[in-house]
Amino acid sequence: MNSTAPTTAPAPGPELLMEQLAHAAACYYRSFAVVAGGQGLTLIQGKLLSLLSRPMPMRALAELLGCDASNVTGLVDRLEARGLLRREPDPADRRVKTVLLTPEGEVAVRRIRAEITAGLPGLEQLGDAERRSLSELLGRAFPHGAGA
Amino acid sequence: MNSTAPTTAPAPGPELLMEQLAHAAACYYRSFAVVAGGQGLTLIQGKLLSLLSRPMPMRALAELLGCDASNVTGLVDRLEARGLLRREPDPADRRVKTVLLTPEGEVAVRRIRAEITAGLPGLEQLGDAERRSLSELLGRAFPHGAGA
DNA sequence: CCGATTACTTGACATCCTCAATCATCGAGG
DNA sequence: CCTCGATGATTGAGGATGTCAAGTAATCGG
Repeated sequence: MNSTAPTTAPAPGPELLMEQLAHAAACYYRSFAVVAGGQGLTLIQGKLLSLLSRPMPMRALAELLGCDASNVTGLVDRLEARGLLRREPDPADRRVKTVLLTPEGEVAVRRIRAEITAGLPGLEQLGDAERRSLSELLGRAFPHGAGA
Repeated sequence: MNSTAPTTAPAPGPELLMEQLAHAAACYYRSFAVVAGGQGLTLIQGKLLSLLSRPMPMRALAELLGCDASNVTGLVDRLEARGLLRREPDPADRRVKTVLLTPEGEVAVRRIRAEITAGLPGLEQLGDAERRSLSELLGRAFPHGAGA
């Protein structure tokens, strides 16, 4: 708040930042789990569905989820049994099965997105400049394709 | 980068922010899982251990982890079998069992913290002013005691 | 055509997680 | 003191998640 002194704040170390980041991540995933649970889905099922904004092969899902490919088989099995997504053979490579959302699945994803945004009111309280700043800092600290 | 126009950036909507936040959270938890896995621990086991900076009853752990109390029984069972923590009866209330880290457990927690910080290099690349800014924005968007 | 690699599946097995039920203990009211 | 309701922890059943090893099918490079 003091704009005259050169040291406006004690300068947070990486440890404190990590703790805040952990808190933010926990809030996000907790909200996600609650919202997904409201539709009879687990957190990981909701996450898988929300990755399918465009169709992709099982292998890509496994990498994005950071888990074994055999695990994705079971996840997709259960979601396919509920009619939220389906497998489609890839004509270019018959080993590959492309996974895509059904209309029901799209509805579920839209509902999840909407409810999560509503469940994290802190993000909406930020002003335009603050959102720009946060977006830019997050993009810098977690560049796409890094650590993932 | 253009400081003359009033609209310096397109102003990121809450949806984009959410996506970036999801990415940041995923990076954090992926790093956490990798680091914990390096010590033969699962993500949730590492999380439980890192909550024990001071001893607390099983019930408190269940609430912090956001899971059923019966689940904590199993988690603590396995970690106790490895000698990373132990149960201690509470003399004031004999229903309560206080959980605390063993020296080995403290070593494990310190190692996890150190490796996670090292595994998220993006945070260290930020300058002092940027860290202050990020810390303040995160603190505003995810106030303590909210959503958790 | 052959061998190596890749995509997906299967089966075995450990862990995570919730629910319902149980036991022991605490606290308040008779 | 003694019962009654509430609370902390555990147990057992059952489903979901996750890894690993093995197997099948298809692609790719020689």
